[in-house]
Formats: sequence, structure tokens, C-alpha cells
Amino acid sequence: MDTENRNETADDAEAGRPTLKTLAFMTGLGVTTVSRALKDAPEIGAETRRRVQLVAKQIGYRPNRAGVRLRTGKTNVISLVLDTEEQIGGFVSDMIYGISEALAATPYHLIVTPYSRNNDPLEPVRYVVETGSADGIIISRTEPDDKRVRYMTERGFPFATHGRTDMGLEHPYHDFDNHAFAAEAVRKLAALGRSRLALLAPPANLSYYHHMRNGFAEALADCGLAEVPFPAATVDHSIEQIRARTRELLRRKLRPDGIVSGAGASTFALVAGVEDEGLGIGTDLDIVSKQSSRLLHLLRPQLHVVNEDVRLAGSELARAVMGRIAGAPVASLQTLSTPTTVESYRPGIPPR
Amino acid sequence: MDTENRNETADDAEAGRPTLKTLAFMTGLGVTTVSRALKDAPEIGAETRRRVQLVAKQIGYRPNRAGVRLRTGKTNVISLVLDTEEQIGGFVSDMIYGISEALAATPYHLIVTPYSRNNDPLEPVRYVVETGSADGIIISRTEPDDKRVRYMTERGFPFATHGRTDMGLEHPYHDFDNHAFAAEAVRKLAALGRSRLALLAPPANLSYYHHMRNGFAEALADCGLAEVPFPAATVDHSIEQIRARTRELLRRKLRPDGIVSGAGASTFALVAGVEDEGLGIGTDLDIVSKQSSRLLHLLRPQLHVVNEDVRLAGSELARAVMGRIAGAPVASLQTLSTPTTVESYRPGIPPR
DNA sequence: CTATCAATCTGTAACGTTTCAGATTATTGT
DNA sequence: ACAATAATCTGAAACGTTACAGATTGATAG
Repeated sequence: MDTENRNETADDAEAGRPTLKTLAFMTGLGVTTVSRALKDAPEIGAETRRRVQLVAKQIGYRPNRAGVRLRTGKTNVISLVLDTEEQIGGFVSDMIYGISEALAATPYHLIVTPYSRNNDPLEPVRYVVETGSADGIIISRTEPDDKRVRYMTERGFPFATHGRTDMGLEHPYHDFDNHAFAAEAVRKLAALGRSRLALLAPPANLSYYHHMRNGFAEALADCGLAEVPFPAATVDHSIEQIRARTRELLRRKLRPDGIVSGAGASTFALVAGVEDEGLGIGTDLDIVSKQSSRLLHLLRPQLHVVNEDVRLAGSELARAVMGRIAGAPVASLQTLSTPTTVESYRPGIPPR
Repeated sequence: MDTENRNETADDAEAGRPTLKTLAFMTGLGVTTVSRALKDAPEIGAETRRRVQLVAKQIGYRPNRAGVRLRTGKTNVISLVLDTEEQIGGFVSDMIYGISEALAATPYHLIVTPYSRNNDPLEPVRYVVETGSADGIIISRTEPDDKRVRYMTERGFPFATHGRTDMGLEHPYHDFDNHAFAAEAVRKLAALGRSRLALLAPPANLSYYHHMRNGFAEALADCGLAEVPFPAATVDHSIEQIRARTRELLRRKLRPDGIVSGAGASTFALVAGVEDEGLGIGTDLDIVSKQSSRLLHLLRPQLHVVNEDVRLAGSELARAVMGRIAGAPVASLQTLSTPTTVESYRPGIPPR
């Protein structure tokens, strides 16, 4: 037998990164056999399998991603589609860390696909799907009737959304229970004896606007409290805008004595506006705010906060897309994160 | 001539995403010609070139990345190597936005390669280099004598660092001038009549620790001021730790009347510590802090701040790696960002 | 009129992987 | 002893791209 010339000469396997051919040469097997042995295919002898895998481990074989991708179409990439107009707040870092965490023990890589809020949000999604540059997509800023969700669903492209939709389509998602958050917040303010509440809400096109608004409205009704409308500002506005609008809000004849804020960074502006008007947090009015980074109690200890774990959201979303790719039932890929109870610190007493 | 059967039949070019073969079929040319026409190779007729490019644009041809990558080894990917233990502060978001901005008009994609600070920082770099999963790398948390820099330099692998090194190796970098920042900060405090200054510095292993420290020390000497040592805390410590250490610092017999803080998030903790001790910012002592998000003047208007544009850093770094990949001279890929002058707001007066 | 040359174009092979359709054994039943 | 079968293994082809080494044409020079 001409072992000498079975799979090219030894030279081929010499330099550079080991490939299947290298393994084939070293084991004396065919490249096909090696390929199958590595993925535990059934028709490979137990000993051969072990032998191949041993050698592969020894020489540190890593499948060439381009080869796999070209042949199979599988990219082993998850794309995080990001709005780069995102306001201050660092929300995104945690999300990325969370995703990375979930991807760490898998062959998946994370690729960031940016878009500007001013452009069509469908554009980056279409790009990824059309060019097949990822196996799955994670999107945020989800809308009740979301073009992107429809697009990907129609094409059977795996994805998970940060936030739910409301269009009769089942798909993987992770969401923070903003309904519960707002309701909790209102009840807290009620317990504090506040009665005229305002809500600094998300922009009205996003899904969680409705959740938060409904939770707010329901709890308001439950507790018999009144709303002071505050439609002029959303958590998407700039710090300066929110600050200015807050001042206007507080100059009304019937100003609120309690505010629920949907985002940590916005609360910075809110507080500034309140104090610009010579009012005191915890005295003239109370604020309950959601936050993702734990800075608010350092801003003003009198603030009441509810923590949103965005890192967790990232992990969950990554798990969800991977689940979808692997064909898991969608129902098992939908998670809702329940807000913690409202945390309050007594002024002057540092938290544990 | 058997045009009928030149490059397979029409069927091949029918379904799915267009490839070079599709274009070859449509134009009646060979696949090689099409490939060259698209990249403006010299030996292609002017008309042919135009014709091919027109058709390509019309049908929305996009080169298959896996094909290119397999054939040429070029990935068209930049890897951002990230420490996922990063403290609060959202620093990373801006960096990513900046990089995305610079990559937007290029064929490059951004991939995030995470690592835990507890593990070997060389590990993710080695992974990328060994598997060839990117054409270039961006790293941060640069050290004066940086293993990663040495590793990549030895292998001729393109990279850019956020922060400079000091090991006699030329390489692309972007850095914020922390020396100038610290010096500016000290001068500001001197001008405010402060005389005993402390520095909340970065961890001592990082390059910019030395820059900041030296700037601090030099300006201190220039102004004839004294230092109150504060080695117990760094900007990498947790909020709680910094807060506690700050309290200890302020309980010393000779406490500082001015503090320079190297990071925005740390300043939150610093302020809390100061106020825990019953001292007032702007009265008992002044603080000059660096910040990347513009929240500090909302925390306490009395704070003096210098802004670091991390988004810009991201763009510059991306440009630098791409330059390196394209073979630009290293000297042209080293940028230093000069700090703005110290911004101060008078209490109660909202900033423009 | 032929040889040379430049200008265009072309097919083949290769990158590393997986799938397909066998080929080679060894094992079994009769 | 022989065919049938199961258990292993195998080469060739293909994914889409680019580099290499020509082929074809028309024009130019001798």
C-alpha cells in the first residue's frame, strides 16, 4: 500500500494551522473519516474516534470557520443589532457582557451591527439576513407591531427580541416586566402618601411604553390616585430636554408630588429639573426610578429605585436565539424578568 | 460557440443569492473576468468593467465573505477585546459606537471578544491570532510592558491599543492625555486655593496610571502643593470600596482639601464618601474629575469636570487598526487626545 | 505575409469543510 | 465454503472566491 502518497505528502501537513488534512495525515486516515470522527458520527469505530479526537486535542485543532461556513452556511455568529444613537447610560455594555457570558462556552461569536435611529431600523436586519452574515439576530427597541419581527419571521430567520411584540406572532424574547415595575412604583408612592403622579415614559412607539403606561394607569386607578400628564418628555430625550420639560411640568398649577421614571439616566435630568425649581426630592415630591446601573442612590439617597438586570437580559437573549437556532420550541424561549421590590435608603445612612 | 454550456446552465444562476457565477452567466463572461472587473483590475476592458459593475449593482451582488475568507485569509473583521469585569460606567458603549462609526463605510465587521479580568488577558488575543478570526485587534487596559502588545508585534499581527506602552516598540495607539488632565486638574485646584491634594488613580499596572500620576506630581511641584497619599483605592474598585476608603482618607489628621478623580463612576463614590463624613463639595474640598458620560454636573454642580471623548477614541482606534492592516506607517496611526479645559458650573445655574 | 506583441479574456486549481455514493473489510447465517 | 450483511472507512464533488498560467484576438512591425 502506498501510504506514502495517500493524502498528499507530509509537506502539506507541515506548516501553519492544522486542518483536517493534517489530522488525516497524522492518523493515517481519510479526511472524511477524521471529519466524522470529530463530530461523533455513528459509523466511526470507537477506537478510531478516540484516537482522532486525542490527536486533534493534542495539536490543538480548530475547525476553520470559513471552511465550515462556506460548506454549510452556518456562520456560528450571533448579531446584536444596535441603535448607535442610544443616550448615555451604558445600558449596552451590560447587554454585551451578558451575551458574551452566554456565548462563552459555545462556538458562537458576537458581532455588533450598528444602525442610526434616523435610518430604517429594518436596514441592518435585512443586511444580516440577506448576506447570511449571522445565524441569529438580537434586536431591541421592540415595537408592538415590529417590521423587523415580521420580516425575520416570514423568512424563518432565528432571532430574539429584547421586549415583546403584539402582533399575534410567537417568537423568542426576553422582557423586563415594566407593567409590574410601574404598578409597584405607583403603590410605593401611594404608600408614601403621594397622590398626583407623573410618568416619565419611554417613546410611545416602543412596546414597553404600553406596558409601563398600563401598569401605571391600573395602579393609579387601584389606589385612587390622579395622573399629572407628562407627555412632553420621554426617556429617549436628551438630558437637557428632560430637565427643561420637567421644570415646565413643575410650574403647572397642579404639579405632581410623585414621579415614576422609566430610566436611570433620565432620572438624573429629572432630579436636576426638580431642584432647579427649588423643590426637594423626598420632601416636596418622591421619585421612583428604574435603573440598570446602581448609581441613583448616590445621586440622591432619597430616590426610590427598582433594578433592571440588563446583563441577565443579555444572557437570556443569547440563550433564546441559540435555542431558536437549535430548533427548541418557542414557548420555552420567552422569559420575563420580574422587578425587584422598590429599594429605598434613608437619607444619610449609606446602604449595606 | 456553445454559449449554452459555458458556465454551467442557467439553472445554476437562478436561485438564492447572486454569486460570481451568476454574474458570469448574466454577462456572458468568465467568472475570473467578473471577479477582476469588480476589483478594477488593470487587464479588463473599460466597457466590460462598467458593464459588469452595472449588473452587479443592479442585482445587488455582495461577495460571499466565507468564500473570500477561505481563499484569501482576509476576514474583514476587527476584534474588540473586552474585559467583561469592567465596572459600571458604560464606557464600553461609546467605544463600540465610535468603532462602528469608523467601520460603517468599510467592509469591516466588528466582533466582540470577551475575557474575564481574572484570566490571562493574553488568552483572547492568542485565540484571535491563532485562529485568524480577525484581521486586526483593538485592546484596552494597556500596560507599560504589555504581553499582548509584544505577542502581536512579534507575529506581525495588526492591532491598536487604547493607551500607550513603554517598551521601545512602535505600534498604533490612541490615548487620552492623562498627564495633561491631571496637571490641569491640579492647577485648577491650586487656583481655587486648595493645597493638600489626593489622587484617585487607575490601578498601578496600567499605563495611564503612570501618566496621570506624573502629571499630578509635576503640577503639584510646580504649584508648590502637597500630596495626601490615597493608594488604598483605584478607579477599578467597587463603588462601595471607594466610598469606604474615601471616608478613611478624610478622617486622617491632615485630610485633603482637593481631590483629582480619574473616572466618572468613581467620583460618584467619592462624593458619597465625602458627604458621609459631613463635608461639602465646593466648600470643605473641591473635586476635579474626568468623565466620559456627562452626568457629573447633575450629581453635584460643584464638581469640576474634564470630558474624555471615548466615542472619538473608538473611531481613532478603528482607523488605526485599519491603517495598520493597509500598511500605513505606524507613526501616522498614533493619536493623543488633549483634554478640554476644566469645566465648572456655578451651583444652581444650569449649564447652557 | 508572417512573426511578434499587447490587450483581453478564460479555465483550472486551491483554500477547508461536509455530503454523497461507494469501497473495503470482517462477520454472520446457511 | 459462499453469499449476504453490517461495520468501517474512503475519494470526489461542491460551497464562492482568487491566483496562476494560459488562450484568443487584433494590431503592429519586419
